[in-house]
Amino acid sequence: MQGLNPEQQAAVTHLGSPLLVLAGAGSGKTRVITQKIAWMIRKGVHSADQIAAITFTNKAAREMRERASQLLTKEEAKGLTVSTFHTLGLNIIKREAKRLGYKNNFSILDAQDSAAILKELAHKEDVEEAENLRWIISRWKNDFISVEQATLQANTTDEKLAAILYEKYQRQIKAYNAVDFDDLIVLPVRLFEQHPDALQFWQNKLRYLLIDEYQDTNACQYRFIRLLSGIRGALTAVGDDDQSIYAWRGARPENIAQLQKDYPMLKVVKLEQNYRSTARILQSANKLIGNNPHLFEKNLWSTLGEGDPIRIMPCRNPEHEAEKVVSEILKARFRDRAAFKDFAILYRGNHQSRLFEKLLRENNITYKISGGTSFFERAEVKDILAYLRLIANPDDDAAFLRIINTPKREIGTSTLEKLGEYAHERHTSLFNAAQELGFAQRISAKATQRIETFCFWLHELIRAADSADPTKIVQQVITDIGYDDWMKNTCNTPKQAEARMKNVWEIVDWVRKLHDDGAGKETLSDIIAHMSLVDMLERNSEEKEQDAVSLMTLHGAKGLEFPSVFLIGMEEELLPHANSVDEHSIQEERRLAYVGITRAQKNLTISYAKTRSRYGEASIVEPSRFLDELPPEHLEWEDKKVITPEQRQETARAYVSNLQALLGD
DNA sequence: CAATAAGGTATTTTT
DNA sequence: TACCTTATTG
Repeated sequence: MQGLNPEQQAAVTHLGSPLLVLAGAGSGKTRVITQKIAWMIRKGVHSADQIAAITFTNKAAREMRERASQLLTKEEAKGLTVSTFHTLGLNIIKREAKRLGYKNNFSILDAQDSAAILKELAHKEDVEEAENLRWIISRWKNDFISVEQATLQANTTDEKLAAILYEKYQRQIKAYNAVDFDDLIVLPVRLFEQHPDALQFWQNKLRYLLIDEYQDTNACQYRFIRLLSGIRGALTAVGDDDQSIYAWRGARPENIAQLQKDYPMLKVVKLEQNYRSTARILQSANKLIGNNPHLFEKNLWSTLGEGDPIRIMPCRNPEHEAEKVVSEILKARFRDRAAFKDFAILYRGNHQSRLFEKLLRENNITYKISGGTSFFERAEVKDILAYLRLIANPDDDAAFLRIINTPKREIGTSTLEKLGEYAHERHTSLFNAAQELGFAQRISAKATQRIETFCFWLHELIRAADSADPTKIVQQVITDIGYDDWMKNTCNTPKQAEARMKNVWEIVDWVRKLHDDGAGKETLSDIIAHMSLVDMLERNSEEKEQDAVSLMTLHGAKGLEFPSVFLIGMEEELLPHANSVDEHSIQEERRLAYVGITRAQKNLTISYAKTRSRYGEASIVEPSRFLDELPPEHLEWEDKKVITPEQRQETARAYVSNLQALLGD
């Protein structure tokens, strides 16, 4: 409890009714959550195994677990649940898989898998565009709308089509004995609603819930929380409506208001003291977000001093913008001996990073770029995981299709089409169908031979997986399929092949690590399930320590902070984005800008280009309307700044002496 | 089956 | 403009 301000203390010690903590940016929300966990355990209110802290990201979960365990002895922290919604959901489903109609070796389909399945199904229905249908279906699932309800309420042609596909999709993946990411929340809710004893079991086990980033919960997650916390409402929800930037993905910031309706006893605590930024940055952020309607008024303040004004950097074009930002970083490096890791370049869309990457490379500035394809989206990782998934769950047709001809086994599309037909007729999985005599009769002797070899091999592995160490199984898969050679043959450069194989061996390491961890991760199936939900951030911790400039989208920057932030591309059509200018969306765009501004601790530079080529055509663009919403007295326009000869000389002096010092090091 | 050409399409994406 | 996906062809 040391070092907590009065509001934080109130949040930590409040019990007896549900608590909503409105935690402004940089107000110490993680601190409140971890301290509250520790406090409850120390006071004997609940033991660690009765408390669950729920986050959205693995990263947040990791950080929270670390910080909570620092406050407690190992013994006290034993059994504490700190996990993402999805991991908690998985654990609940695992325990009750049978009742939900799944075998306990069920697979988890990632976003790409479900997209591929849906696309295939859409194709059969003679539908070309499956992408928006996927959105509709996912939104339904996030809203806990069943197939039946969706079918009834579908109005537009798109919705009616989506409802048909929704039904087919669910039937399909059920046949695969697979669930998708959305199901990891949907199924526990369904379980709780249909089986009171299951609900009671979990309510009894998890007596107190702490929810992080509460504004990002969707309707289904809200239902989940409400069921689990029960009428007791033993929960603390921590969130910030001003940082709700995922509405487009189904998040319901209005869940904050809903909490008050559902729990009249709700206690609300506001955290307004910011421990991150200087006053001018905060006042600017406050002014900007003040243009959004608010349920609860909030005014961030800090004692970190007034600080420097926010620099506004108008640029001729994007190239000019990148040059200026990079030269500013270099200048600060030499003049103030700043570390590269103190800088972040934030943008609205991923494509904006390209120019900056190029320039940073040219200037030998180390940088790290987050976003883009994650470890799990890499083809080589997906391949190996598909093999493992198939071994654990031979009904997983998605996995079967992915790897049946990777590496090439000379099993072509026509063979697979016939296999698909046959499996459909016999109502069985592809792998099962492949082994049936009836199928063998339909294809050539050569094809039969190839299929047989594959099935025989896989059977051996399935058998081995029963008893052998999972790590061994993975290694065997990789060597048996000759993945190394396949990589060498299919990659453009040997270097690329090497990099990919490195990823492959990381999977092995990781399986070993999860297996050694124990705790319900004994079987291959358990391990794979966890693997598809956990990220790989910790895999190269040395990379994390690197002194590198951070490049990321505004979405990716939430929760982070940097001494110096460059918010680039502050233009109409970009931020706010051209597709998000209606009454409602513009508010989320404003929150996005707010998130960007509040990442900065000391220095904030906002840049925009006056011309930008859009889709190949050069066009003049307008500065963002959000610039007009910032307090002019805290802004310093680069193009209007007058530098005196004395200042210039001073800068040069500092520059030279630091350069000498750097070279001397 | 692989290489090539043409075409279509460009926000954000915690799991 | 630059990318990725799809269709075609040998």
